[in-house]
Amino acid sequence: MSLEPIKPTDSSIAAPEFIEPLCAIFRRALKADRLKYTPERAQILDTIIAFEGLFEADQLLDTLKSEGHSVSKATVYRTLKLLESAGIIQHVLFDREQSHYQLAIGQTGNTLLIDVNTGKAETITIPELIDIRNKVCASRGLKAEGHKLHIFVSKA
Amino acid sequence: MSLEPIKPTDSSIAAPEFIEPLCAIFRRALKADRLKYTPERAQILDTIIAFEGLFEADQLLDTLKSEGHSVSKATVYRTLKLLESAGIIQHVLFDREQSHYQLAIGQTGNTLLIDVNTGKAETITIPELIDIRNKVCASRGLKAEGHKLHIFVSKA
DNA sequence: GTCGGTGCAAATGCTTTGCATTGAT
DNA sequence: ATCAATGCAAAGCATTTGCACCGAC
Repeated sequence: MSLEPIKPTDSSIAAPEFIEPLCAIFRRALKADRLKYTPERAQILDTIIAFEGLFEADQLLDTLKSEGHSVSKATVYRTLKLLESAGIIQHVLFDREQSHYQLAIGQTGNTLLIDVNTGKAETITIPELIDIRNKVCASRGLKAEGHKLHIFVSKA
Repeated sequence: MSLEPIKPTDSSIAAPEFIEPLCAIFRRALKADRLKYTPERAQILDTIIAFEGLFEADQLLDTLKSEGHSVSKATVYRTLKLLESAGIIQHVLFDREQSHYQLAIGQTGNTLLIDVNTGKAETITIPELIDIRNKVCASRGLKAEGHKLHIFVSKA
């Protein structure tokens, strides 16, 4: 089980930052902390990328196992933390049961559209929101430090 | 330790629904399920009412104990569930650590202002939000089923 | 040979549950 | 008598951690 090399981005095409391969971002973040891009971490990230929308830790573990990768629960959780602090995934808390995660890269907004039937989520930006939020806070003598909007949706 | 009677609302004053004593609402909800308004449940509700903003289960338990009430952890959790299904308190999930709760009665909005320093929260309504939410969803062929907005604030 | 990474099993911490006992109607 | 409530301790469950071993530089 060898370490997969970084696929170099084709620099003759002006590649926007947000389509930089996630593994490259991860490698950079790891290197900055003198940590290693191991096969387990690569597999975990690959599996996450293949998910659409939300996923849970044990779902991730199951998928890894069913693909024949042997990764331990401990490593999954440890890697999720690394990915989170690298800004590659984010926690999404919308029920009390369990932590959910999703890719965070390339998603500028902090509004989540969560499909109540499928559990899939999409991150969007609602520009007006910042304004509204700031006005609401200002009128109460408060300063907005951040916000999170979750909209629960179904197919119309 | 005897059962505290309902304090009757002064019916000569037109009391708006939302200031109906919470214990009366609780009693009604319990009675509807043939459950009992016990001293423990009364104490738990009273203690919750005395809190401002968010609280955690073990905080509630500590407060009860320090006031000399002997209530078990199990009863606290069981009562929190009852209060939640009676619509008197609501779960507020804003970090992964623990469940937070707060009074839900009289709070029509589903926007939470959470003070990042004190952890206290206030529920407010932002009327425009529903409109914005619906427009965003409609433009994607989705139907909004509900939403939750958390704004993290500090004193300006 | 020093560090970090991994897997396993044990530990943690919040929450729930089984059970025997108690109290209300 | 019946039916629900309580306290306690044990169980559950997601997540974390301690430790021994392994591999890269």
